[in-house]
Amino acid sequence: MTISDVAKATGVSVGAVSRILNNDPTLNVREETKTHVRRTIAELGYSPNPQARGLRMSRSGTIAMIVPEINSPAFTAIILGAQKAARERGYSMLLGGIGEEGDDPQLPSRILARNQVDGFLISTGTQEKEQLAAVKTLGAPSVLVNRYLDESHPHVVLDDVRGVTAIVRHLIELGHKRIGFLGGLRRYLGTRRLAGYKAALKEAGLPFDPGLAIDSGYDRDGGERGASTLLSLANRPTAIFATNHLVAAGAIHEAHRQGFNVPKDLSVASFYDGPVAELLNPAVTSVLYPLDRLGYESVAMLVDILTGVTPATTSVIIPHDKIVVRASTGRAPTKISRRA
Amino acid sequence: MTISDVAKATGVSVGAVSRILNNDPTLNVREETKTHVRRTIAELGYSPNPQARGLRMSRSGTIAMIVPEINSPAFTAIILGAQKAARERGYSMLLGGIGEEGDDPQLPSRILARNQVDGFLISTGTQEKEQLAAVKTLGAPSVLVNRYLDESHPHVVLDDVRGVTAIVRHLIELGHKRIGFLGGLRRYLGTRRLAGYKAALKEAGLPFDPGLAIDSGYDRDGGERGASTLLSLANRPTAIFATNHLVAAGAIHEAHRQGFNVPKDLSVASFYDGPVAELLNPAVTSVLYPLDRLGYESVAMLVDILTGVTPATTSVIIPHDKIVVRASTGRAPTKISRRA
DNA sequence: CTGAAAGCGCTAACAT
DNA sequence: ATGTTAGCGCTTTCAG
Repeated sequence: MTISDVAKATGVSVGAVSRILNNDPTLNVREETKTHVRRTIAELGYSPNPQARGLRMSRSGTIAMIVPEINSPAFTAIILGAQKAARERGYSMLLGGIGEEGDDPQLPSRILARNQVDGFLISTGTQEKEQLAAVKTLGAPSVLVNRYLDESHPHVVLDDVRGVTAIVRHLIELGHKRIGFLGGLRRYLGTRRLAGYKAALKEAGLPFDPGLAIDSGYDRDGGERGASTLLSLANRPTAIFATNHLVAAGAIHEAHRQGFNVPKDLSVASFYDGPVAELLNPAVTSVLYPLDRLGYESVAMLVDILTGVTPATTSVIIPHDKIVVRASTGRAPTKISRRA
Repeated sequence: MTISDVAKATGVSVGAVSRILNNDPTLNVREETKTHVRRTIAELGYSPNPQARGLRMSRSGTIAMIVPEINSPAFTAIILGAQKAARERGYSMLLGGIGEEGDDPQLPSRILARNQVDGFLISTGTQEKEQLAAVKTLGAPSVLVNRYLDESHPHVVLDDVRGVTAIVRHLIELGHKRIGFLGGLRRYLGTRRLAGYKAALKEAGLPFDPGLAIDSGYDRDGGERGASTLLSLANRPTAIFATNHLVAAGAIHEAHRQGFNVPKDLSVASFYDGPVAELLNPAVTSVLYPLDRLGYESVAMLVDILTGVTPATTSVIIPHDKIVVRASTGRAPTKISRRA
C-alpha cells in the first residue's frame, strides 16, 4: 500500500496525491479531486510511510526525551505532559537515559546517530556538567527540562526560588524559627532552592544558620542521613524543608525512628506535590507545581524551534500553584521536647 | 556524511562498504580492505542513516511499548528492564499509551501507521478486552507484558498464583485466620491472584469467605474503600492482602483513620515490591518480583520473533523471588480488639 | 572477490 | 491544475 497505489486507484498522479496529503498551499488542486482522493485514501486505509518521508525531508517526527530516572513521581508527571504535547503536534517521543544508560554523557549524540531524532528534551542525571556540555555540540536543537545551562540555551524550569520561599514561609507562619533545609546543593537548581529558603528567612528577619542547610542529594537515604544530622544538633530545628518526596520520606522515617512525632515535634514540608505526598504517613505538606505543564511547555518550545518558529523567549518559568497543607506540618512546639 | 563519502574516502565501492558494515557473511572482502574501511568509518565518525536503511529493509529497529500508566512503581521497573534489553539488541523503544491516550483501543495500529515500529510490547489499561482484541489484527508481532489473551499469543507474566499463595501463607503462619483480599477481579490476572489466595487458605484448611474478597481495582481509593468494607464487618479480618502498593497504602490509611494499629490490630501485605514499600508507614511486607526481568524477557521474546527465531515457548512465567517482611505484618491479635 | 545499478516510498522542482 | 521525474541513503541482486 503505497502512494502510487492511491494514485492508480484515483486516476491522478502521485505528485497530486502527495500535495493533497500535505495540504500544499502553493500549487492547488481542484476541490473535487481533493475530496475524491481523500475519500479513497480513507477507504484504502493508506497512510504514508514515515521512513520514506523522513528520508526525503530529513526529519523523523521523533523527539528524544532523556531523563535520568523514571521512579521519581516528579518525572512521571513531566513525561505525561510532554507526551501529550508531542502527540498534539504530531511528534513521537523516544524515551532514553533511564538507569545506567544515563551515565553516558554521549548518550544524546548516540541517540542522534542511531535514531535520527529531530530534537532533544534533556533532563540530565548524575553527570550533569559533562552532559550539559555535550548538549552544546549536539548538532540538533534541544530544550533543557528542569535544568539550566545558561540564559541563551532554551530551558523550561520551575520558579524554585519563589516556590521554596512560599513553603518555608508557611513553616514560619506556623511559628517555626529553626528550619532545616535538605536538598541538593551541587547543581544549579539545588542552589536556587537554597536561595528561596534564605529569602524566606530573610523576609521574616530570621538568621541563616549554615549548619541547618544540608546537602542531602535527592534520594531517600539522603533524607534519612540529613534528618539524622539535624536532629542530633544541640539546638535542633522544629521543621524541615525537603527538596522532594523521597527526601521527605527519609526524613520522616528517621524522625520516627528517633522517637519524634511528626508534626508535633517536627514539621516536614516538601517541594513538588503529587500522589506520593498522600501515600506517606503523615501525608506531606508540599508546594504544588503543574509538572505536566513543565513537560508540555518543553515540547512546545522544542517544536517551535524545530519548525523554524522563533520562540518568544529561551527561558520559560513555570510558577508554583499553591501550598497543599497536609498532616506533616503543624504549629511549632512551644518548648523543644527531649528526645523520646 | 553518507556511505558514498566513505566509499570515496576509502577508494572502494558503496556496495563493499555496506557489506562490511553489515558483516555480510556470504560475500567476503579482503581482510585488509575491511580494516581499512572500518578505520576510515571511525575516523570520519560516519554512521548509517537509519531512515534510509529502514526504508530499504522495511524495518525500523524500534519497538513500541504500550503501558497504561507510568506512576505505578511496578511499571517503572518493567520499563527499565525492557529498555535494557532493547538497547542490548540494538532496538529503540517508543513509549506510548500513557494517560488518556491509552483509552484508545486502536492506539497500536495508529502507532504502527505513524511510526513503522517493528513490534509491540503491550500492557493494556482500562479497555483491556477491546485492546487485546485489536492486537490480534495488528499486522505486527506483539508480546503481552503482564497481560494474557490466550496460550498461543506470546506473553510474559508473573507466577501470580504462587506469589500470592506464598504471601498469604506468610500471614497464615503469623496466626491469621481471617484474611481479606483486595484486588482487581475483572481482568484475568486479577482472578489468578484470587486463585492464589484461595490456594493458600485451602492448604491451611481455612474456609474461603467470599465476603472477604473485594474488588478494589488497583488504585489507592479502591484500597480505602475495600478496607472500609472489610473493617466494618462484624467478624472483621485481622489481615489484608493488597494487590499492589497503592491499594495497600489506601488500606493502611483507612485502618489508621478508623483508629486501628497496623500491624497490631491489622496486618497488611502487598503484592510486588519496590521502593514504595519502604516509603509507606509502616513499611509494607510484600512479595518481591524481579519486575525488570519481566520487561527484559518480554523484549527478548519480541526480538526473537522479529528476527525470525522461533521462541522456545509462547508463555514465559517469571517466578517470585521472596517475601520481604517489613513492619506492616505481625502476629494475629489474640483477641479481636474493639475499634478505638 | 568487488563494482554498478535498481529501487524501497516519498516530496519537490520542473514540465505541461 | 495536474503529471513527471530526480533523488534522499541505503542494501542487495546481478555482472564482471
